[in-house]
Amino acid sequence: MREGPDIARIASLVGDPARANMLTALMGGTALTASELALEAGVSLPTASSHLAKLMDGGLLTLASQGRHRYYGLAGPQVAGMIEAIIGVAEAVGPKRVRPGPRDAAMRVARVCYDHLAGEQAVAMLDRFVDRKLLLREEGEIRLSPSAISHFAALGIEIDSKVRRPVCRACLDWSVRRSHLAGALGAAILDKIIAEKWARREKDSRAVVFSQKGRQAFERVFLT
Amino acid sequence: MREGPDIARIASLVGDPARANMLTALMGGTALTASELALEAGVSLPTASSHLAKLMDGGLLTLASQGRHRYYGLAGPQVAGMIEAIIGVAEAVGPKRVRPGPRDAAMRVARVCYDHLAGEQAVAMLDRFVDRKLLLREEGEIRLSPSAISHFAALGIEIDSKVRRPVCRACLDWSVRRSHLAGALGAAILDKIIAEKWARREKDSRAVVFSQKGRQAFERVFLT
DNA sequence: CGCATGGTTCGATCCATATCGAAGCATTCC
DNA sequence: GGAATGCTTCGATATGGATCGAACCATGCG
Repeated sequence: MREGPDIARIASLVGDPARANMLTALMGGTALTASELALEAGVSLPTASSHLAKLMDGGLLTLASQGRHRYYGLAGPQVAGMIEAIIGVAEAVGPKRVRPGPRDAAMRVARVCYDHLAGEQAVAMLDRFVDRKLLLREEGEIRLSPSAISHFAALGIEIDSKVRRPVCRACLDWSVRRSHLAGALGAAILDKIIAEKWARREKDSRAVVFSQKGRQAFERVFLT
Repeated sequence: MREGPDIARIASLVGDPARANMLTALMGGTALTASELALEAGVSLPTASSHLAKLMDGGLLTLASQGRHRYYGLAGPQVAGMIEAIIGVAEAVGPKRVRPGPRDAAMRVARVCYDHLAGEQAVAMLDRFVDRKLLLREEGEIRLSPSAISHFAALGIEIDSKVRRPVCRACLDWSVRRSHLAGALGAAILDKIIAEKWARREKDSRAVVFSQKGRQAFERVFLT
């Protein structure tokens, strides 16, 4: 018998198929309502409600009430990171898929990871930022260089360095085994990509597909 | 309903208290027998055996038979990483402990993480290696510099760069939120620390406590 | 105010699985 | 070979929890 943090409690919350589906859906980053999550998980509304109550009680979700709608979202980056880690093991351990389908290919190129961009595109972008000395890798974490604030401001991305959440965070990528950019800056960049309509979210998936022009614009702005 | 990797299956394996205790015990890095794990988990031998079969089936453990002993160990660094991530969330979400006890303090200073050293000591060591340009941080990963092989060889640590497992890996630390050194080199260094009797493993814990002399030796060799 | 919609609570059912005792294999030691 | 140790399998039990229908709140709209 050992004491310590109740890891079984947390893991068992993720360990039910219905709840796992809900959490996976929320990895898309947008908060969802109970009915949407019920549909996502393939269970009835009462069942979903009960699961959501458990997840809330376990501290894995946050709730934002807006009128008669109640939006559930992941409680934070740490929870998202844990789920990505579990996904990583499940991928590694699960049946080796012979050939990744088209959606999987799209997922590998670019996908949403909670609130920021992940996949090959995201990895390339982070590398480029470091090459251009906009970001500095330090002690396994990432920091803003002095020139970064004005640079990103010129692109319409205001970085509020006073924000409590770490501005940058190196988040391991489970398809490409390298880091991509999370944190407030990562989230802001994803926002811009969507706002500028450079890319759209694939329906019912975390995949992000760029349009022809969008890709060019993205590369011009972030990859040169 | 969504397809994809069976994350619920993996999480539910960790989600049982008995299995969670076993996995936590195995985070100590040494492979253990079924009876030892039964004791750790506080269940009978048949129950433990059943759990171990499930964990094996799920690909979370490896088994090494030696005579009539059968040693169970974590399947790999990825699994260890997942468990650390879950521990991290459980710590964050669980009851805020008012004051960390003495064992927790020791854990924060130095502990075993699967097969290498973690905690403040380990973080300091990695920083020092980078300062001395023995290791190079690149793309969120860590690589050996040319001078590293001879340097570590002089300390009695042979680095076989042909080994399939990544030589170095930046592994996030959940007490100190920074990287420490995992991988084959990290494992070799921990081996040396124990072999030289600079430190001993705390009984029934992942904590590693240095002796007076051991600490001095460690600092002389690795932190200067 | 009355109705519709989104969501939760309650109660009953039912299935999965954690548990242990006893028995069965396997390996080593004498 | 026989006894002892380490571990797994089998069988029976019991308990936790996932599930849904129906009834019950709450918010917004006309």
